[in-house]
Amino acid sequence: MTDEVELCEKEHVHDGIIEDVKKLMPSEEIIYDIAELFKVFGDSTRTKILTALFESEMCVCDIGRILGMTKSAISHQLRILRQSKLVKARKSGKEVFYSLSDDHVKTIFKMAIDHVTEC
Amino acid sequence: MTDEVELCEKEHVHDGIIEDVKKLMPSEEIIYDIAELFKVFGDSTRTKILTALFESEMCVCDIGRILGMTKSAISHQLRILRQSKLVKARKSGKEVFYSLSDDHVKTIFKMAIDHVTEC
DNA sequence: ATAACAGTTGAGCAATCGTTCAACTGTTAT
DNA sequence: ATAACAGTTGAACGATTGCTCAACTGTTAT
Repeated sequence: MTDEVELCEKEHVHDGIIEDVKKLMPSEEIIYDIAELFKVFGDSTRTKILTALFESEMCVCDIGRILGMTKSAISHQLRILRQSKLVKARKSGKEVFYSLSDDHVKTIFKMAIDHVTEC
Repeated sequence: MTDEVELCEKEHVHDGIIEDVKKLMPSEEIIYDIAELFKVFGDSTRTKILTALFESEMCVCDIGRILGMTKSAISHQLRILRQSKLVKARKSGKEVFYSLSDDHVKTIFKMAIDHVTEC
């Protein structure tokens, strides 16, 4: 009697493949980081903010007006984007201007746009 | 008295930029689709399944053994990946073999790996 | 026929998530 | 000093999410 209650029963044909695939897969840590990055992208408010910042740096107010949302809601999402190092902030008087940290993100989004428009 | 309770107050300096950015941003629909795609990528179980399928087609059982998870949990996630057209299924006897629908996904993931490993 | 196994499915639960609300800080203008 | 505004923050909420569990379908082997 094994302890794998619902897992696959004993060895069968594909045992070799399983070991091979395990070796070829990225490390647990990298996979976690990738998922974490995509999780940040996986909300339409945040994707809107990012695609807006593709064009120009902007203050919280401006972003709020473009998306038709409150400053509070935008600020909460900007905090997540800042923590993920995707955007950076620049203070100027009362206003805080946000912009993309690097252009890497643009490339990933271009690929995603290609994907969703092709299908 | 306006109806924008918490939004930005009246017109200020950046009015031109706001209109410009609005025009340049992708359509509401495309942004929604992108976020939806990233939402699917944004879970480490699903990213594990996808990176596993990068190497070889596999049955539900095999994937379960690689990830150390139940067939039920894997099957639920495979349903989401199937609905998003990211994987396809091939039935052979009792087993169902899953594989990537297209190699587009691989490219997006390569970019993401670059991003998370560079920072 | 019946047992064994691969896989799917729906309900249920705990955890996480996004927004709202209200209170707050800090800067500018009067 | 004080009012006005930009922005941040934490608690609270409703909604969504991922997994478990148990019951189910379909295929293969005895």
